[in-house]
Amino acid sequence: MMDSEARKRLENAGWTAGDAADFLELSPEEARFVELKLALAAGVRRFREKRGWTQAALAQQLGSSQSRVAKMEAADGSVTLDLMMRSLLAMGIMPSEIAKLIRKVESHKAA
Amino acid sequence: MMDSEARKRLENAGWTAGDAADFLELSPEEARFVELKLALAAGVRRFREKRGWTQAALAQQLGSSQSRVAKMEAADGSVTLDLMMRSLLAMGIMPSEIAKLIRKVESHKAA
DNA sequence: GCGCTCTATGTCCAATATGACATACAGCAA
DNA sequence: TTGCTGTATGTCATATTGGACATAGAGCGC
Repeated sequence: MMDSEARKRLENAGWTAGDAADFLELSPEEARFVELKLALAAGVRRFREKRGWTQAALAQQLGSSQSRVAKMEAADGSVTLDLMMRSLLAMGIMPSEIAKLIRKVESHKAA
Repeated sequence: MMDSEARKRLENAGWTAGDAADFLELSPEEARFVELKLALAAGVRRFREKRGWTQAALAQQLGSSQSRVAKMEAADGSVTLDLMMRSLLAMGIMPSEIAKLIRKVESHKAA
C-alpha cells in the first residue's frame, strides 16, 4: 500500500549519486523506475550537448527555466518523466530514439 | 494505423488546454507526447487484461485507486506518464516491452 | 585578480496530479 | 426484475510538481 510510495519519497531525497543498481532496498519495479529516470535524464543531457544547446536554451524551448533543466538532468526527485519526455521531444528526438534509451534500462540489474 | 481511434480517444479525454480537442492543431512535439500517452495507456490496459486483473487489483498493487486506473487507461489529461510507467512496471513489464510500445509512436500526419 | 558564461542548488507559491470517495453505467446470471 | 462485478466519470482536500528567482560554483579568457 503506502510502502512503495513512502520509500519512493525517501529515495527521492538522495538518489543523485552513482548507479541506480546500488539501491538495495528497492523492489525491482522501483529500481527500474529509478533507472528509467536516470536513463532519460542522461539522454536529455546527451542530446542537448550534442546539439550545442545550453540548459537555458532548452528551458526556453520548453517554456521552463534553467534550474528545472539542471534538476532534470540531475534526475532530481522533483522532476517527472513527463518533463523529461517533453524535453526529448522538444529537441526533436523521435520516439524510436527514446525507445532505445528505455530498452537499455533492463540490462544491468544484479548488485 | 490507429490514427482515427487515437484521435477519438484523444477527444474523449478532453486533451487540449482550451477548446475542443483537435489533434491537428498540436505541434509535432505536443502531438507525439499525446500519442506517447495514448500508447502507454493502451499498453496498461492490454497487459492488465492479459493478466486477468481488474482495475481495482492493479490500483491496489500501485497504492492507487480504481478510478485513477480508469482515467489512466482512458489517457485522461490528469494522469502523468510517471503513473503509467509505474503501472507497467508494477505488472512486471520489462523496459524492453515498454520500449516497444514507445517505438510504435512514430510520426503521424503533419499539419 | 576580474568578468563572463554555463551549471548546480535551494527556496518560494501557484499550478497540477493524487488517492479517496460517490455514483452512474454496462454486462451478466439467477 | 434484482444483485453482483467491473468500469467510467466527476468532485474534492491534500500532496507534489511547476517555473521563477537568487545565489553559488566551475571553467575560461583576459
